[in-house]
Amino acid sequence: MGIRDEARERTTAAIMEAARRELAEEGAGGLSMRAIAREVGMVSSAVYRYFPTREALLTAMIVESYGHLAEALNGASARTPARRWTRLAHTLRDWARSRPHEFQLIYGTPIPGYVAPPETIPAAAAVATPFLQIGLYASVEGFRNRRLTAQMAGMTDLVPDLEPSAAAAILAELAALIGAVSLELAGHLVGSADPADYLFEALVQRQIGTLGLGGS
Amino acid sequence: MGIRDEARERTTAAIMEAARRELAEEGAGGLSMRAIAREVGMVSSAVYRYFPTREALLTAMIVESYGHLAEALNGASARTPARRWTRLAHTLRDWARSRPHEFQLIYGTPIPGYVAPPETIPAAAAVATPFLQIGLYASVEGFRNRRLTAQMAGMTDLVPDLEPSAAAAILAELAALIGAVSLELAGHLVGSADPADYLFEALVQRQIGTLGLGGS
DNA sequence: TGTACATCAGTGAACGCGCGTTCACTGATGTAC
DNA sequence: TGTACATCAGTGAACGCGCGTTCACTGATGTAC
Repeated sequence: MGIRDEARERTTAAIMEAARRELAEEGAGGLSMRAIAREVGMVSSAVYRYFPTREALLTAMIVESYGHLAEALNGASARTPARRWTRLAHTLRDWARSRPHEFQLIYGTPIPGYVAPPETIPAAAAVATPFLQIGLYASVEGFRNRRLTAQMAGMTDLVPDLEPSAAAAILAELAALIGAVSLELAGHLVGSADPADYLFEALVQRQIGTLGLGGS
Repeated sequence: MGIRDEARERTTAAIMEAARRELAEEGAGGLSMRAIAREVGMVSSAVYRYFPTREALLTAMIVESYGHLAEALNGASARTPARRWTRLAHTLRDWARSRPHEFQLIYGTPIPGYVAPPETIPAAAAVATPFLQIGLYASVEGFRNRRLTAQMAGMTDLVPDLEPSAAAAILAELAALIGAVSLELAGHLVGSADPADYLFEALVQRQIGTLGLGGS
């Protein structure tokens, strides 16, 4: 890799770092090519050598955020499925609390006018996969509607041998986690479950029961 | 009420209607006083006779959206607690699907730079209340952490005699519903549970079990 | 019932600002022979 | 190893645009006597 390619990688990284900082201050809708350029210390048109449009930059950031989260989740291991679920749930929450704007970028309000391109799909799947894997050890009641199980058929692409009802139950519980974290980040729990640690722990315990993952 | 007051009410309503349409196209961050004025057919500065700042307009819209949702929920009745929960859950989802931008306004990504004033708190509580009321008929395992139950003490302001563990469980399940609806609206379920009807129904059934609301 | 004054809604111009993207350009790095 | 040409990164000016908010103003509605 020549000098030029190295410089290109460094500058690309610098742009995305600046974009992440901007994101934290203005939100995804307010992400501005000019503000990013200013922060990197280059002229605004130079950014276009790296990302052809604002949309392309957004896509790169979304993929990167999914990647960061998936990486964090993949680092969460534990001996029993119940403990693994607990670890995953807390890793998700902790990651979201430490990078709230990246969480909102991927699980928050869709950005008006932005359509996520196909390349974001596997990135999103990489986040769901570690949760779905625990489905192999789940013993689930309900979630056996015929059409629902038909929809879940494709999940075996991510986790071979995964039971459709387990896949559906995991998906629902992942939605519950994301919902709880969203409410916490938005301050909706302030007059009630604040700090949210205890509610979150109780929720996770309930999930372990629902998923039939046995004791802690 | 004189002619002037009537005109004021009409114009205020027209502004908020235009704002709702703008919201649907540009999102909360892109809500623009000038665009709203254009749509109402008045000059941009005239809007300031009705809302002193953009923030004030946003607050009015948030309070209104909570109000719309609470109204819809209060119209959902059923004979048994289990059926009432089902009705509430589906009313929440249907409302969100028919007014996605109002849902995102209240439960989506916080608007950068906007701080919700105290007047939004009772409006938000009016949405939670019908769900919490079902807690009176719930029989909940778990959710008995001491500090969690202490946090739930204030919930009896909304629903007298509500058990803290039931309040906590309901809150967690409300978060689950909001999470599921958020994922659906954002298209996150497209490669998996799409349409989301079956997953949502199964989720609600699971909740009825978890909350000990008995059969359907 | 009539008049004088106060209040209010809406106008139009202006303030200072930021935005995404394009384009012709310069100078440095890379490549083929 | 040296030279000629191609590729690339970054510049600076410009395009056409939209924004929130303020201000002095006009004309209509409301109020007190």
